[in-house]
Amino acid sequence: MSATNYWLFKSEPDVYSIDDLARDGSTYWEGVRNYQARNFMRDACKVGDLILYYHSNAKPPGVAGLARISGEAYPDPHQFEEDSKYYDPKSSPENPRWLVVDVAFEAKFERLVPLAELKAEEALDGMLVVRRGQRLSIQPVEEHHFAHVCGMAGYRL
DNA sequence: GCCAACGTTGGC
DNA sequence: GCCAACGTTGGC
Repeated sequence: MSATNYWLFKSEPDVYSIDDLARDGSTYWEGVRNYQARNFMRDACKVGDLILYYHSNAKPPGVAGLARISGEAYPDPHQFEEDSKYYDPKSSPENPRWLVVDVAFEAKFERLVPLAELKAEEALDGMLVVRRGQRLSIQPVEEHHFAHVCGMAGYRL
C-alpha cells in the first residue's frame, strides 16, 4: 500500500488533535468550507495517500504526526443539520456542496516539528505551509518535502 | 490581542 | 464585472 499523493491537513488541537485521532483510529474530516480544499478532497484525495497532520492555532504550531486517507469523498452530513455550526442552507442532499474524506491515524511523531523549523529549512522552500498568509486547510505536499519533514521528526517512512 | 492575508458577499 | 465591506484564519 504505497501513497500516491501527499497532503498536509490542518487541525486545531483544541478541537481535534493527533492524540484524538490516535484514540479514535479514524475519523471523517468534517467542516471544510473552502472550495479549493473541497476540490482537493473531491478530485485528488485517494485511499492510501499520506497526510502530514498539522496543529494550527497551537503553541507552537507544527506537524504532529502522520495520517492516511482511508475513504474517498462523500457529503459532509453536518451541512444538512440546522443546529450545526456547519449548517449550509444553500446545500441539499440532492446537490451537496461540502464533502468529507475519511482519515486514519498513522503515527504520532516523537517530537512536534514546529512551523519555525519548517521555515528555517532551505530544503522546504516552496512548501505551501511555510508561506506567509497561507490559510488553506488542505494542502498538497511534494514527496521530497514530505520525506524531509518526516526526517526532521526522526521518523522513518 | 493584534493584524496581515485572503475568501465571500452584495451593491452598483 | 468591479470593488468595498466584512468575516475568518492563524501566526505572532
